[in-house]
Amino acid sequence: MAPDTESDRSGGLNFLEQIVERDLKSGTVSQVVTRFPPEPNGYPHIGHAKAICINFGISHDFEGRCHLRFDDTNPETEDMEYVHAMERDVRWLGFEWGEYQFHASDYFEQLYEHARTLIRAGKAYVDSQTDTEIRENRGTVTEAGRNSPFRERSVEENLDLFRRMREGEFPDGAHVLRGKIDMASPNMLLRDPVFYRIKHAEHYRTGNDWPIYPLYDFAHPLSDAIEGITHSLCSLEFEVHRPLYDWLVDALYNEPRPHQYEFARLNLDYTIMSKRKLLRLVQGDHVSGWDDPRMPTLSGMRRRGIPPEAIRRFCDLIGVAKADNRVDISLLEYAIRDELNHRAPRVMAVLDPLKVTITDWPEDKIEWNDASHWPHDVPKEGTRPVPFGRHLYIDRDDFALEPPPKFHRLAPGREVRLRYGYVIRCDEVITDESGNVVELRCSHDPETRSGGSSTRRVKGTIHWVEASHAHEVEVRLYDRLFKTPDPEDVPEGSDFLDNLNPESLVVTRGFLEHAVSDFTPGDRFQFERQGYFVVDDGSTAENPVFNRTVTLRDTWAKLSADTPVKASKPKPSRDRSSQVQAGPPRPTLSPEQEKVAEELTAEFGVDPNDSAVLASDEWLLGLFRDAAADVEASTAANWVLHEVQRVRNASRKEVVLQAPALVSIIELVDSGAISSRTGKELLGEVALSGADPSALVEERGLRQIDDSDQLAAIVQQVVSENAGKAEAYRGGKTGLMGFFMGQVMRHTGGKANPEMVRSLLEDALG
RNA sequence: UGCCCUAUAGCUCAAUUGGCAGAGCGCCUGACUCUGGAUCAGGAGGUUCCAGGUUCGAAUCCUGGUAGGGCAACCA
Repeated sequence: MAPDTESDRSGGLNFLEQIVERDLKSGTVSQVVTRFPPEPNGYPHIGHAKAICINFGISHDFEGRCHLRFDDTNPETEDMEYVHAMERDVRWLGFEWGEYQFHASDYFEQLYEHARTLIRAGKAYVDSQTDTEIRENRGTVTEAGRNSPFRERSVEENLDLFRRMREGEFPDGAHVLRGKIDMASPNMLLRDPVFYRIKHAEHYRTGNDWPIYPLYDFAHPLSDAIEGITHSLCSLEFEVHRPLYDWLVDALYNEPRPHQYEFARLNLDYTIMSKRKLLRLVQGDHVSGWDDPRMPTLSGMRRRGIPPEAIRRFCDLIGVAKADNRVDISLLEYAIRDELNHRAPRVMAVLDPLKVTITDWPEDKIEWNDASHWPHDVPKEGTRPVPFGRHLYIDRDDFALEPPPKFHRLAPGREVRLRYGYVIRCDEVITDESGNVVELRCSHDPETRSGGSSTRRVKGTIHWVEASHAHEVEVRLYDRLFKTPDPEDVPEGSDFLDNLNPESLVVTRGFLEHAVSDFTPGDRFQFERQGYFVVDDGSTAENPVFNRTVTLRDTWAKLSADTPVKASKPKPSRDRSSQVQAGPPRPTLSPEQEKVAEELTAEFGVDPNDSAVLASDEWLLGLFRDAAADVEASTAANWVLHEVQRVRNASRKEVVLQAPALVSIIELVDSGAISSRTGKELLGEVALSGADPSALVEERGLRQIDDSDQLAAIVQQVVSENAGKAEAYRGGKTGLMGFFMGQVMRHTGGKANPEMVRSLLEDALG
């Protein structure tokens, strides 16, 4: 990706980039290696584009590399056609993987060996239950599963069976290889997941070499490990797979090994992403193919005329987060227009022609005017000659027999400017028997020739083409494929196909100005006032075809009454009233714990809610009791409940904190020897290392600074370094106090006495 | 009803890891007057899901709750 797109990001790094940067800085990895792992069973779409941009983008930004790996472990759905589509579309998006193209099927032999290693370690076994038995014994989300009767087979028997599975001795479904993990795990995926199944099927790459195929949960983590992937970035639905990912890789590899991180997949308004549903659109002839310009596939978007740069920009704009989201389609359209604005030369075309005769212009006279291909804001040169003559076409929309208010285009007796031509007046309207307008007869003002010195101004300017020089062209006006923002959200019994927009394609024949004479597929133009158009792949010189990529931003449409109001977006209701609740914030306790809680309150005077939390956790309770023997009970409770809990939640490591160390920190803080901030930092460290706090304080010089002269000097320095902000503070922006506090704290490494700093700052800032 | 994840402007996301709540899109207003839709400038818009707590200071930490999403394929 072009490095300068980084500057488009409003903030700093997204959470994935932060993780990568952290690992690079800490030296955990020396070079970032990501991967984009599609299954070749469908055409890549805009949702893939997000994953592609993230994986290739991060590897590019951090000077690593990104592998293109086909996760082809299911022979029944995969095909070379899809591999080629993927390769072509990733390149089209602008990314290059060089020599790092792989297939999971390349690793079948290694994966097989890995499986044998697991068997030998007693971590996998051959299960001979039927698939229904396996399913039934897995249990439910609330009930534990049951161990397979084959779970305790000997290593030798497992090895033998597995070898014979590989030799093709058994029919499909006779056996599977499963990991031996935990049938009672609350995470269903850890209930002895299936690693290999027997499938006598021809694989598009390995042919009939293998009668057994690994499953995603086995093949994916190990493929990552084999390739030395450092950061395995995938979408949120794989979050629950991560423990299994870690279990497998830990069982077979040492650090540094790959780690999986998940981000939210893309949902786009008026679009579906499901590969199965896209396939139904194609097979049901609802669209012309995978590359139908209405499809969200990259091939469809390419044919629609959307430049890859716009898609990358869009992916940049939507960001990377962990919350499910649905992106407004107008953001994509914005990215497209923003890109096409400086790339598509302007020309004029009339899509719904209405004849105009300039009655005071000689029949044979053609006058040529220079017209710029670019508007003022695009710093490009280039003009083309535009002919003006007696016979013209304008768009039917630009004329109204009875103009509504604010209609500044042509109407009987009214004037309008023909862009790069003259101001004309509509003198006469010719209608047919049924009252349809078939021709306008107009006169022109010769003083108003384009580029001339006339200062006459009329309200409207419209596009037009001269009839005798115009090219007749076919124009396909594409609109969103679905009528509803979330087409997949359908009531029971109906189908996403019911939401198809019947007007998603309107084909017209129109006239294009003379200067465009070369119709090379992929060439893009802006038809002035109408939108961006691209020459279709199937276009020929005899029958030129244009696809509308996107309309121009349309504020007029909103003014016109008959435009349907955009469906309001369904949003999970955030009814605050339902969230108001009166109950105290306390955990539910067993009767014994309730008793303990009551005693705590009675004995130590601890807040009842706090007592409840202490009573619910034995370790916390013990720590509190021991600490409360030496320091004031309420203080001890606060430290245990807030700070110790924080450290415990944040750390995956065992907390080794003992009461004496905690007491020591509390006393240091209470006596004023260290700031409370330092105390908290110290606790975080001591809780994991078991070191002596007071020794650390002396060793590192962490004693609180409460020398007012010293602090005053620092305060003065900070204030003078930030004179502008000090001014703003005095001007009433008191929120800046936090900024100044933070600055002083930074200068002192968090050692300053905050109350003292605050009062000094208040003095200094007046 | 178990486990996991998420919640900041209408939408998508930031917030230097506890220190000024911001950006883009959308919306409104204005400018330009040969693109009425482009472009440019300005503006409005906040209970940071709720309640309580810790802290000099909380979007950020603690406790509880609410809402949304994911997970029970020999798919990926």
